[in-house]
Amino acid sequence: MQSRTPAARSGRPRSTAADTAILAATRAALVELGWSKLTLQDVATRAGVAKTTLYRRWAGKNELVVDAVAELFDELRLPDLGSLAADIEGVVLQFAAILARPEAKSGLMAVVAESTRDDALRERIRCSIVERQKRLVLEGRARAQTRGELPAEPDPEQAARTADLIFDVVAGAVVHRTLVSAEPADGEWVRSFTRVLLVGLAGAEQDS
Amino acid sequence: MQSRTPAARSGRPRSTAADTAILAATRAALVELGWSKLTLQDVATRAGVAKTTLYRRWAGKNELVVDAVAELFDELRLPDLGSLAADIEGVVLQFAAILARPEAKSGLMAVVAESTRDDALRERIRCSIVERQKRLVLEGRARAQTRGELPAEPDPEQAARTADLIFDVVAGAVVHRTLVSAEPADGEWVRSFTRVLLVGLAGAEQDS
Amino acid sequence: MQSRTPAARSGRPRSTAADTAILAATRAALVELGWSKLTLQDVATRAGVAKTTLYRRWAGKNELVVDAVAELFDELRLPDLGSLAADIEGVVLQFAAILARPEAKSGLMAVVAESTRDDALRERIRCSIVERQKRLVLEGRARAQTRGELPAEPDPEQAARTADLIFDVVAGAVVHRTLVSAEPADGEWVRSFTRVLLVGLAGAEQDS
Amino acid sequence: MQSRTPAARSGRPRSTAADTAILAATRAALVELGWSKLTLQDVATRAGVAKTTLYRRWAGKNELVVDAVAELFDELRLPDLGSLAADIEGVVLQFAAILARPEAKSGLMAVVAESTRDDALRERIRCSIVERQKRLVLEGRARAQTRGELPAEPDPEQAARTADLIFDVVAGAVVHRTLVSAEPADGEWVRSFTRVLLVGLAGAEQDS
DNA sequence: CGCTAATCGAGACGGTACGTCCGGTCTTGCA
DNA sequence: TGCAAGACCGGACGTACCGTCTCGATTAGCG
Repeated sequence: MQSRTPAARSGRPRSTAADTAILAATRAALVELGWSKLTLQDVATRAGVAKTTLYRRWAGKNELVVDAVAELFDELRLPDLGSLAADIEGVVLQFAAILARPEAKSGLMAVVAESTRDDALRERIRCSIVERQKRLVLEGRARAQTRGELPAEPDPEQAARTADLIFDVVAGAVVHRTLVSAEPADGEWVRSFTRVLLVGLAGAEQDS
Repeated sequence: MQSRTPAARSGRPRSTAADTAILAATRAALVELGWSKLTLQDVATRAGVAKTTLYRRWAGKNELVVDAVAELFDELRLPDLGSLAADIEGVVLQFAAILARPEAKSGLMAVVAESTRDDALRERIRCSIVERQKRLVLEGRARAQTRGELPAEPDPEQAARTADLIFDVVAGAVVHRTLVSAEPADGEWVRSFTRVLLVGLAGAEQDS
Repeated sequence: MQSRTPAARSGRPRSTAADTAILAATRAALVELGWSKLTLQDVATRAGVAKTTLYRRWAGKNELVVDAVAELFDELRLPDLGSLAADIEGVVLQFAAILARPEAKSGLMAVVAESTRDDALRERIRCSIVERQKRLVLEGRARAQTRGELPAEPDPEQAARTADLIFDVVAGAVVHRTLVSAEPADGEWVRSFTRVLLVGLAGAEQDS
Repeated sequence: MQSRTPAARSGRPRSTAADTAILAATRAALVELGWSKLTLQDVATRAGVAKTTLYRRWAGKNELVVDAVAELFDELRLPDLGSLAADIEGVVLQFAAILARPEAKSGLMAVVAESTRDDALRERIRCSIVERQKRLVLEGRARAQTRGELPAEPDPEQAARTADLIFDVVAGAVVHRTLVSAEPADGEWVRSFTRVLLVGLAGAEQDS
């Protein structure tokens, strides 16, 4: 993360166990207390670590929570369920399941809110969280093209725009359903949403 | 807002001008400082008001910001541009324009984040902000049905589910585009999005 | 202390009881913990006061301790025991008794040490502590001149120099005996010291 | 200092140059920063030494500063100026000159203050600093007796008491003049003080 | 038209978290 | 084994903000 030089220079090296413990403690604190009542001192105590160790590795609450929440999205996988619709439904359900967890709910929107005034933080969110998700969109399209469900996209720029649009629609809809409407993004909702999305994309494709 | 008793009991009544000044000051502070650095003392000073006056009317930072941001959405209107597609594009553009303003960006996501752990706050957001937007979806559908662009919906429960889905998709996509992807929801994007949405809804309708 | 204007302007006035409680708590903490382990948070807790209240009234540990210790010297009185020698012995014994108390021992030298690098602090010490003591020297000499034990001093500048010398010798000797040599400045020692001082002053007077 | 075994046991022996460098660095830091802002890390850096090396040789800040300041008093010598009065004036002037140096001012009172709650520290101060000074009093008296300026003291216990008194008066007066009154102990002041002291001692002697 | 009661500006108050700094201890690898 | 480097735990620092409180000074409307 912070030092790409594998040749650790001198002095006592940083404890790698501490990183793991700190991020886990951060998620536990998010579950119990939520973002606004989360204290760095409390995280440090839960992790069995001094507050200074925290500040040595992260610039502040925001950066720490981004990394802690980002790990939640590591388990996202593109399932191979035989058809594009089923694959999408599967991945959207996984995404919804993660968002339903309180550590994600509490932390994610808060750091997004902070990122509106902090470009470095937004970049960190993009790298740690967003890109990890967007990759699934690209993989899913490639697999669908292999299967012959989608035609090859001749214009790469147009392809990127479409991928961005899909991503904003999918992520945005699930987030809004979960956090703002506070309704569960369950199987039924995901099926309805996926059908609208796929039909819309197919139709919009041939129109243009 | 808080006292429905029009029969003001006795003593000096509350200054109505103060409310206006406070909400305006809150928005100004949001623009300059953002959510996390906004101080109630600072808002009070900008509004030329004592801090106590603030606490006499709002329970805290969250409630104050909800009301301040809610006023931004008062100007949302469903335009009559002749077709369903044009109407939707128009209203989505308006919504995107509001979200692009820094006072909305800074404040909205923050209170949504807080609302994940505060049911009263979520209810306040729903009443003050969300319902105000969802009404446009219903109005738009009614007008389209009048025009004959959409068939009358026989099942009212199914109609409500569809309206909720539309609302989550529209609001979620615009918010995600604006705040997470940090790209402008401009005319081109809105046209692409609207086409996908309308085609998808139409197609999904027939299938079911 | 800080505002001589009796016309308290506006806002809630400062609690006068707090000052008393804080200074007493400071002395108690000095007794138990000594200067270097004394914590402002601990003082605040003992006084039943918030830490912020402390910082609102004193700039830091040094200033607080100066005021707390200064009150100890309020009880110094010039006794009227009939002769210059007896009066001096009496006041030196009082001074030694105060210095023997742990709250004075711990605090006094520490703030003097700090004052070597902080002119404002030195001035505060001079006003609050030193001048209060030096006044006794002047009173004692005036009384002795009234009694006819000492001749009237014709040169006022020379008189001031002598008073300063007396003060440095008396205070310095008692402090050094108590804190550095760590021996009690008891009656015997005080008698020996006083005799040397008075004989020396009388003799030096004639010589010049 | 702490390891008296001259037969260095095994492994790398301790660098003797380091001690010198550390004590010099401590004095330099005292001059620049004063006691309270002096940092062991800063001393180590100035001395080109690791912090661990420091802690291997001294128990803490207090002990280090005592040793650093003690070296300043090594240069005190009893001059032979022909008469008791001149000798005393000379040694008092030397003492005053050392106390006027900022590294002494800053450090000395601070460790004395600490010593009020730390017996081991007081003992260290007595051995390293006080005894070194008190020896001069004894030497001076012996020389004066050789010269015939002072009678031989028959009672050794009384002699010790008198020496202690002299020492407390001299050291105390100079310290108080320099640190508390913050006035220079210059030639004129020293002459006045010495005259009072000698006359007093002579007079008190014959009285008893 | 003066009483009465709630409001207002001001600012001190008890708390709590912040981010920084330092004291001492420990764990590395090199000499 | 000593040593430089530096990470580690613990704890105090001084600051800032929150939400409450206590002042004296205004204001309405009711009597």
